[in-house]
Amino acid sequence: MYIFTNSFFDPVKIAGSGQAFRFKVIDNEHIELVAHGRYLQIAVLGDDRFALSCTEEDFKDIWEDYFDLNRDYGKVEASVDPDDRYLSAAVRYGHGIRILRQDIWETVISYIISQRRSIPSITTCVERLSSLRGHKLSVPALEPPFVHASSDEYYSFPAVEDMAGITPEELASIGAGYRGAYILSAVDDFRSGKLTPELLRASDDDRLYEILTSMFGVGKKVANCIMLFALARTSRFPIDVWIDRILNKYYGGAFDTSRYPDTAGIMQQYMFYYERNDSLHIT
DNA sequence: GGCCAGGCCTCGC
DNA sequence: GCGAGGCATGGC
Repeated sequence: MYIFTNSFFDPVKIAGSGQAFRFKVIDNEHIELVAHGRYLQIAVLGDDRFALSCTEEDFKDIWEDYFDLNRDYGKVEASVDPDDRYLSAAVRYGHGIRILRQDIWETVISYIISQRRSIPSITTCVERLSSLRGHKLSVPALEPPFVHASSDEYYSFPAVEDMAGITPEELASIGAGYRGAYILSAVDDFRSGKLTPELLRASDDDRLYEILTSMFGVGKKVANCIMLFALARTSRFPIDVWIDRILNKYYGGAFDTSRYPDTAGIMQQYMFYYERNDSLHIT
């Protein structure tokens, strides 16, 4: 177990923010997830303290970076234009959301799957792919402050090599639909070495965007999501149907990202979360 | 059962 | 360069 304190960390909100598809809220104090080939449970202890079901070594090696814990979100919140009423409300509502630094390959495939589907449906498809081609994970013995894992079987997201030889029939069986061909093409891109996580990581924003959008089945929205949610390119501002609605409702059709040259993507995530979880339910 | 979902590709202009 | 049509399937 590893315990840390942070007043800008809300794992329930992160789980509900739609940027990752393998989080599960067990109850308001316990959140579990699978990432980087591991099962992790988070226990909310109160007073901004959190326990993770991992060693201090894994925290330093994996989770500290994954949860973007070295970024100052207080500074991000303080930079919001006070005259921007909508964004100000969104940031208050979404306080505690952070932009994850997810695995590149997993994010590429997950966001290819995500296009033109609802988040619950994406989750189902990603889970099926993981059970089909991932590896069974060991779940650590969990004692208080943790609770029982909600399932008895967890599978890692399949690595590039795990996807070798995957067939259209398998992709149909997980419900990938017409995105199956896109996944096959992505597997080929990465298996052949044409694309590698290292190449993507080393590319500047413009080059990276160009590489990603040249992939079959990856357009501007998915490319921006990959850049934001896997590569911490926080200037990127993905526009999906939800953000598009927000821009039309509150910003006359377009959001001026130039005010947030380094953090527009974080603002985007606050807006997305606010609109999906609050505004529509009230109106 | 109908409708919409964290879009993208292809085609026609 | 740009708009329209088509697309597999799941969840509500």
